Amino acid sequence: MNESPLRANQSSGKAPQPLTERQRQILRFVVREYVASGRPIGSRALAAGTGLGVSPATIRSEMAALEELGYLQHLHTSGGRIPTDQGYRYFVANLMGDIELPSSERQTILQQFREAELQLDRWIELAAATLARAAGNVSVVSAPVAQLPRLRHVELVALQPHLGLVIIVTSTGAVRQVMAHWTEDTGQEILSPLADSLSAALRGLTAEEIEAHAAGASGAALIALAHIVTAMRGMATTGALRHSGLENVLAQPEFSDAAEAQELLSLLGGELFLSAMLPRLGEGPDVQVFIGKENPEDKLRRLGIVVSTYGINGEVVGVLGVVGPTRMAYGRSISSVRYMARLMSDLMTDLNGE
Amino acid sequence: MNESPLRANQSSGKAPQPLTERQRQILRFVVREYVASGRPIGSRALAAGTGLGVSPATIRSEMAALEELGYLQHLHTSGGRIPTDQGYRYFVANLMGDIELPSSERQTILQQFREAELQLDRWIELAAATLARAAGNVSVVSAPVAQLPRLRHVELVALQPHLGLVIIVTSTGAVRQVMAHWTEDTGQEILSPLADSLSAALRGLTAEEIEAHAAGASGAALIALAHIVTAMRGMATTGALRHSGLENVLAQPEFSDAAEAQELLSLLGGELFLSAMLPRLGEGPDVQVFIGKENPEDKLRRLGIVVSTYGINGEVVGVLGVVGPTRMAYGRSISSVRYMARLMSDLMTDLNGE
DNA sequence: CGTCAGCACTCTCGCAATGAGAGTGCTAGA
DNA sequence: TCTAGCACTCTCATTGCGAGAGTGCTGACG
Repeated sequence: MNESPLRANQSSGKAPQPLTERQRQILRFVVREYVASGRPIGSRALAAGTGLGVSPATIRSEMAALEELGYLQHLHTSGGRIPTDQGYRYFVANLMGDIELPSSERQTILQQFREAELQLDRWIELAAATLARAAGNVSVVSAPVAQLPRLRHVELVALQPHLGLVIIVTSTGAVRQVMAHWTEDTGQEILSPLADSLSAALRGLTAEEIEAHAAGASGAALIALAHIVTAMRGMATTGALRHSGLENVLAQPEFSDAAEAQELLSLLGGELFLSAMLPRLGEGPDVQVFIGKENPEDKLRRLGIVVSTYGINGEVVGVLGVVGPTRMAYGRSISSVRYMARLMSDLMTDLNGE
Repeated sequence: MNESPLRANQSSGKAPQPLTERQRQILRFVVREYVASGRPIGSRALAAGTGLGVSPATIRSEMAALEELGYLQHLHTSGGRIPTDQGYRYFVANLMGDIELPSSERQTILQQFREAELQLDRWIELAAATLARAAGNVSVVSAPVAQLPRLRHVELVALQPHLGLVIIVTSTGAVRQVMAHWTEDTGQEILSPLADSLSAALRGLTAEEIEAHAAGASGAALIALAHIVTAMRGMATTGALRHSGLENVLAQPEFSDAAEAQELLSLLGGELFLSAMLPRLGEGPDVQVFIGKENPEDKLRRLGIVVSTYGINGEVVGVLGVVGPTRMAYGRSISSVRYMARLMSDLMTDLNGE
């Protein structure tokens, strides 16, 4: 009904003639039914299912028209029709309606986050698991990446005479610990005051600014500073991806072939996703959807991807989304991703004090 | 050649007559070849491959004998033979020889660990990835679980007026951070001395002993203590499992069926592994191998599992292993698991000061 | 002009039959 | 004890066939 802003790019250049209401109903039914069953839809099922009160023959001529316009396709001469990527796109943009995650589901999710211990790492994991369940697909959630993380606190802990732990806390509330080898025997009685003075001196500084400080330092302080700088640099670039819900998607016939499944797996492990998703960040205001061939990467051509971003006070710090076969429940996925993106943004913003 | 201590349990009660050298050669070849190719081995391939200088007919009678003894089996009348679970067991115990991971491989692994930042969590991840690659199977690595973790250090960091971070470091060098809501406005100038006094008072204590301290506390100290206790309890029970290398195994014909793959996936996500592996901890001195029906759980009946433990100064703190189809390269897996278990033990022991 | 019933056509899918190929068990001879 | 030969069995890939499903087209009807 309403033109939602979910469109990625207009694939066909010519402005097509608008579909009739009956064609829209047919297209909607085909998409819904095909997503649910995975089998092509024939004219008889349509006549029975849509309740249009017309015969299969009429439906057939309408379907032929929809095929001509590029919304449906024909795998075999006989065997019903399935949506094209363009058909899915039209469905998402015009036919799906604005779905909200049911409030019972929202309650369950909120409850889970409340019960989780308040640990940032756990949140990412929990978000991935929850999103996968809600959307019924594979979910991908990136850990928050601050473009310019600032140091909030440093702590130094002695483990052994020559071995210590450098713990840093940044402005986003992220904690990172690194082990450090001291060249000299360095106990807690030395480390504690050192940590205090470092915390006081470096509070609010970025990795670059801290590096400048390192020039005048020596001994354990120098070693600690070096670790702090590399750790903070790592936090700015390592957008570690967590994924979850593979089992949802392995059950789909699209991945019954082991080779397909394996490709998806290697895709999830690699950097391709990040590089495919990151450039689009911040463009659209809301959830973005990429269907099949709309994806820039060849390897993603058979997948549907629904992504959004989350941030702190409007600044983007991470991405989350779901991945599935092109034939996926876009409505469910979009509403799940949208809700989870908002929830993560709220949580991160709450956490971020300054 | 040598009776190695890898045996789990003697499945058949009767002491069988010892195999002749020729039978052993045949069995060894069948296992090796079947593991490599996945297809049953016929008498012709054996005559050509073993270099015994006897005709296929002779091989056939030997194979019939091996089948009678329970080491080989016959899926179809025609179509070669494959090892039984007992056949694999004999191979692992007597035919495999003592394989060491090639030193080039060991070097590569060591190099990777050196390059990794010194973070415990990364180690687990790295160990899983490395083990999967070296063994060519799915690897499973548990995070170290200290039966009785003792507190080494507490740190408190202010995030917002009413929100802070409780960071604890335990005797194993593990770091855990939890967010805490203060009932009153509590800044860093209050938290720092509190952390110092808590660290001094609680150093070396277990969760139970710390709980006793909580009785007399109030305000932020009480809240912090509660979080410390639950976090330490969590560390004693949460043996979070990391797995890696699914792609190695999905390529195997055993898992080309999506249902099989899905079952493995749910197995890896669940607690079944842990409960199946944990009771055996510390029994054997070295690597343990469970082949097919030797596994207690029905769901594991089609899998081969190679596990070992790692520890600190001999005390077991974690398990690691690989999982694959029954038809897996046991030699490679065993040597990989053994090496990784030693490496992890060394790393953890180095880390553990006291 | 839109709708619809009928009909021939096409394609998939499942099933049975067939034949080649591979491997075995058995027997008799060296 | 080993070996060669032979009949037998089973799998696997291919082929042919019929049922079923779905389409496109045509001509009739309001």
